[in-house]
Amino acid sequence: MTDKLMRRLTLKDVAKRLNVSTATISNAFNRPDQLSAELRNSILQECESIGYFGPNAAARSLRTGRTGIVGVVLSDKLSFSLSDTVASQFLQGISEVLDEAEYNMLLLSSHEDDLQNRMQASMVDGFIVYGHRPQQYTNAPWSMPNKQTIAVDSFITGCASVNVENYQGAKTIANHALRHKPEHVAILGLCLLDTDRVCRIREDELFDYAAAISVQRLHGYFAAFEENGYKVNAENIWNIPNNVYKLAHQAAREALQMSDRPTLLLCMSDLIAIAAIQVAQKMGLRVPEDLHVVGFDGIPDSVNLHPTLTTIHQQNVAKGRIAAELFLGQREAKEEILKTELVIGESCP
Amino acid sequence: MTDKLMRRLTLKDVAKRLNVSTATISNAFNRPDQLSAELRNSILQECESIGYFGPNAAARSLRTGRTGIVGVVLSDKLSFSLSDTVASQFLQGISEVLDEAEYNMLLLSSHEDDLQNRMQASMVDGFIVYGHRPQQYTNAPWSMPNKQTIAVDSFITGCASVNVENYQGAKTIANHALRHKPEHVAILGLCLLDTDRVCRIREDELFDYAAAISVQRLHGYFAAFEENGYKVNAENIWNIPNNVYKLAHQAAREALQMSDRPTLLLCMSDLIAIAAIQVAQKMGLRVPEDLHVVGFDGIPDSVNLHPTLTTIHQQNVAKGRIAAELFLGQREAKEEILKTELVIGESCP
DNA sequence: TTGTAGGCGTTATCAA
DNA sequence: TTGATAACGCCTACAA
Repeated sequence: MTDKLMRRLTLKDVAKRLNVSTATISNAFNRPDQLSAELRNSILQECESIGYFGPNAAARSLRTGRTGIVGVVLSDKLSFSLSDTVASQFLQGISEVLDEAEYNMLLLSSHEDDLQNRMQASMVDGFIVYGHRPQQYTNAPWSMPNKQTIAVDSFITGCASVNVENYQGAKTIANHALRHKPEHVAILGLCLLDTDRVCRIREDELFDYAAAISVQRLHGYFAAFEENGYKVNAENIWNIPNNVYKLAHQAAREALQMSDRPTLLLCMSDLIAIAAIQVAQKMGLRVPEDLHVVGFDGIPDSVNLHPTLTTIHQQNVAKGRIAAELFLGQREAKEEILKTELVIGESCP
Repeated sequence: MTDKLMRRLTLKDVAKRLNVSTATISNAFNRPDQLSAELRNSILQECESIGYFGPNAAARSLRTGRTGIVGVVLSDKLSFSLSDTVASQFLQGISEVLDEAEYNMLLLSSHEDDLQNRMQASMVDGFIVYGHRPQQYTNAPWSMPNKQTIAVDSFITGCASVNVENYQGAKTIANHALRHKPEHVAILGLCLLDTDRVCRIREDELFDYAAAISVQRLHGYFAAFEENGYKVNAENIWNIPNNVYKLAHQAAREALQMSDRPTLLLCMSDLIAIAAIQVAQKMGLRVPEDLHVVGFDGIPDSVNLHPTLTTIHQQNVAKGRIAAELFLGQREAKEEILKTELVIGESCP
């Protein structure tokens, strides 16, 4: 029965107890090849029995200069990020790779006030920054000296990055949707403005602010408009500040209550598209008969819907995996662009 | 322009550079009251300009014995936990409190093989263990020496805990549902067996294995059965190993395809209830006319459904907050039990 | 208010 | 294969 009240055992204590040097104990834990298997096993067994569970993490980290932790910086309040399927899949991808490499994941939110300090002070080997907002880019706390940083759904000068074909994807799906010759088109956009309100955007701020990926998608839509001879005014574009149902519902209601009711809704996320369909159905509109809706993301939840969703599928888990691999140096540092794929569902055949 | 290639500045370097002692620099960062505001500001400013961003985390942690990190141990693969609304809300609650206290959150999954080692080796001041499975309890890696541990949706000997009125909640909602005198009752249960398959359970394993909270809910249902003169066989009880749509759909399909089709489904989570309603509707059944469905959790997603869900609301965010407060010692250590509330929706009026 | 110095628990470089 | 020893960067008595 070990004394629980004693201060934690140190490697030195153990060495003394077992009559070997500290180096030997250390090697037993870290470098199996540096001593006989026999000795090693007996040491590990002894350690366990006397209640020494391995080297102190802080000390080891001070000595080696690495922590085995990567800070994942999410762009929203954690509540939003964590409840967002897309972000969850991304995190899953990261965690798959990190698990393998015995790395752990520290969650940070770029919504925090003193992010820069928090980042500097946090015990991590570096960061994976997930889709930060532009104004945050401007403040540029991202270039931490000596800390590996990977940008995801965004670009940071001097850092490797993973992005998705946002422009091409948006253009593809808009082209597909416009083949139905919709009478009126509206866009339910995500993070197009620096505000936390659901609102339309003004002509003069069309590509102004906006998270990088939203701007790219917007440009994609507009390219398709041009090719198809459409002209969409800013007043037919809504800004939804966060990817949550409540706000998406509001925007969808506003859009569908216009006198020139849209017959096509281009939604910048699947969640928004799902919300829009719900609103439409509640208003007695049939999808796709009365209204076409397309999304973006390809989240698995949408598989069970009726109507099923027409959307641009992106590889979220892969995005996470690649980000983690870049971080760990398992993959050559560069700017990765992931392909997207048009998935045709019932909401816009 | 600072030289990015130089090894990182240390507190000592800075002290030399500014012609003050290391203690002063340290105090400037950690103990504002130990020096004049004037001096402090000038020091901080200088530090920023020469590119010193504060004390090294590992060294500080070695010295002080604390890391400012709490390990959150999730019971499933991260992908499941992260995509689960209930877990996300819980994490949100935690992060709200931790943010305040300048603590960070390290994600661990109890699904990992060498969890015990990972936990020991990880740089955390302690753990919040979220609904671990019983067999894991048995292996009991939870009693880490000198590491504060809080149990959530479960109990760990000697640790403070946060739980929900699972028994009472389940009994309440079952009682409510049974007032409609359903002809046949089935239970779609969560984590009732130690398997990753969707399947029915056998009479002899009814309360056998099972995550603590599932057992409690099951007991609650059965108490209501007894009070209302119902008898429900094990073969009307399904095990769903993870709270995900795909598996829930499968179980719901199996249940609703029985010859004595259930007219009441008691679901151990809202997600399962939603899945069940989707399946029912796809089969042409009307809810609640042909089938009553009740859930458990009270997730916000369910607000937008048709029919709306009858469920037991539990305070997930609060659960996270309390767990974090217990962890931080902001709340007296004990076994907290959160109240639940019956929410009556259209799925079972 | 400021400076000095010892030690937190490891790991890595040697030499034995 | 093993053992001694010097960092790693910081915090905090304690002394000035």
